[in-house]
Amino acid sequence: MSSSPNISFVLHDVARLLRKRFEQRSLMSGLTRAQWQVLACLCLHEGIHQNKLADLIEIMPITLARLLDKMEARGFVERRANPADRRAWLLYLTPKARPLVATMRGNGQKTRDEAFAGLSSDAQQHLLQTLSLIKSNLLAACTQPAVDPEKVHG
Amino acid sequence: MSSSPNISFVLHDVARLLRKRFEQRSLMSGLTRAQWQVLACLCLHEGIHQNKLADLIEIMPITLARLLDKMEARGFVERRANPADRRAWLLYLTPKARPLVATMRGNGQKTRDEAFAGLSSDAQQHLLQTLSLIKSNLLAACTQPAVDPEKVHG
DNA sequence: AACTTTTCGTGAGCATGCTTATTATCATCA
DNA sequence: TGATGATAATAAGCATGCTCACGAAAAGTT
Repeated sequence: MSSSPNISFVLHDVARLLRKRFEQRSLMSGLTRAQWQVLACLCLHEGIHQNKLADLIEIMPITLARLLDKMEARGFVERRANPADRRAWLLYLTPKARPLVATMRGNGQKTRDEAFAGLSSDAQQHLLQTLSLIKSNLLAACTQPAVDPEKVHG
Repeated sequence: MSSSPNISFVLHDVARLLRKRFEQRSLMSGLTRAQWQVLACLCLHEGIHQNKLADLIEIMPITLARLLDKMEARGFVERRANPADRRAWLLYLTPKARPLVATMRGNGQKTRDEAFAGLSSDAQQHLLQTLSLIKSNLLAACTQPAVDPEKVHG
């Protein structure tokens, strides 16, 4: 919030603006930011299962399923049947998607260049380390109960 | 993405985890993170108009309108008619909401304490400054066209 | 006074994330 | 073999953000 800057809110704002700017750049590609993340990861792990991919990009499998529905409809990915396990799909990029990878990587780089203008390479490295620490803290915290004992009354 | 850490993605993850952890803590309050942000800001600016409040917390007026719909239904805020301008509402906290302010501030503090464990006060201050710079960069960038002329092809 | 523009709030609809619950299939163990 | 439990994917539904579009009211202009 502008009136009382607070790391959490600023962090949230920055994440929102990064997403917004990236999507401004990527309008023409037909891919959203989340879809691009899927594509980028899939590109390195073709033939992967949905649950494994969801785990890699740290979203819920159902969230990935919805993304893949759209990406499949638009012809960017393929769900191939797996004869060895009829529950699971094997995920592949389509030929149409491959040339997009470089374009989207460029969009990401341009967005980061804009965002991190005025930050030295060292400062960026430092920021990455700081954020990674915070992320670890939060991943650990989220697995623990968050309830004030005094407030439990059920 | 885990496989290639990148400030943007980590930032996005941290924002997501902060929200998640805060909401774990605030389940019992009946308020979500976004609603709490509205309440916190409204608390300092009672009698404000929706558009002004949306501007302060930097979301779109329509996004705020949806939040206020829920908060009004749950009895946390009041939209009072404005005799001087029949288009605009005047926003007020209800008595029910006031005691929540301290509780939620505490939840925010606890979440930040968990998130920023191991970061000195100086490091936190530094992080806030860095994030604020990035936010300014992005706010400026978002107002400018993001299209590569070479890539426009109808 | 009448017309135009701006402003305030909101409707519709999309994207992304979540939790919870369900179905189909596979794996395991009695 | 047959029940039991784990796993893969999805369905349903909520929360929060957006864009685009619209109607009502105010403000400015002629």
